[in-house]
Amino acid sequence: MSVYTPAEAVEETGFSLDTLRYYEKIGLLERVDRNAAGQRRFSEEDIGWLGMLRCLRDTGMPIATMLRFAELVRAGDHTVPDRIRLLEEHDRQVQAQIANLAERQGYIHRKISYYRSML
Amino acid sequence: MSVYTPAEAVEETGFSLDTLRYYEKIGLLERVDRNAAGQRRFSEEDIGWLGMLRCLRDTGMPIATMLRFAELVRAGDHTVPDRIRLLEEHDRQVQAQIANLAERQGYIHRKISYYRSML
DNA sequence: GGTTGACCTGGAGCCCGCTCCAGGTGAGAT
DNA sequence: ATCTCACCTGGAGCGGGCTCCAGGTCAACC
Repeated sequence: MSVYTPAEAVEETGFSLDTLRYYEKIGLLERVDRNAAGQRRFSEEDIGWLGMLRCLRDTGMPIATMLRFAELVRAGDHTVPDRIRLLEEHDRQVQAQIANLAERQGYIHRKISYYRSML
Repeated sequence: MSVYTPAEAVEETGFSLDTLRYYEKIGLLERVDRNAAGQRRFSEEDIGWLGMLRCLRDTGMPIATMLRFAELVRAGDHTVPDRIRLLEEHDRQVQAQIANLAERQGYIHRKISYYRSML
């Protein structure tokens, strides 16, 4: 399989069709190919790129930053160092999120224990 | 110190003054005391409760859920089991968030490695 | 006794990230 | 032939969570 209908792309990526169109509109996704009737046909590459977007999105990267990343990717191989920097910075933020969640979770656990002690 | 001016409450809780007013307006925070001039004076208890809200908020609990929790707290001690259930459910969600972030982070790491291999 | 400056209220506005809608096209099933 | 259905486009609308604004009141320092 090397080409995906809109419905298949939805299935594959977990994004809604509206979101896929939106991402294309704002330039997160490069102009997707169309068939004769003007309907989108997503390539394997599109699907792969959407997987990357999904990962960045789900780790809390704002769309504006994803857009910068998309532009770096489009600009060619000489931007690889910049992409590494961007991802490393994001990685630090993800790390911070995890640490923060774990700390807050401690608070929640203590609260639960306290409530249990009231019973 | 047993009473806080708005500025001190902002300092202490990390919420903006507008947010504190908003939380009071929607009932997340019970009607805060006022001085003769009508200015808020936050009690130690208010500050403690705001700490709890901060924790729930920062772990991604929607305001609607925090509101349910606030109502349970106000309803009295007989709701302690419900509060425990609510916090345990939230705890599971926090756990899931952490697991999810950790997994996505693996993807990001692999991507960074791949980019490094291109240099 | 005038000027800051911190605060008040009600209500409008904003940003993000979608999501929905109207009106239309073309392909395939009955 | 007609119906259904997946899709198209441009643009409006939405929900969450604040954030800002106008117009006003005190209090406190110079």
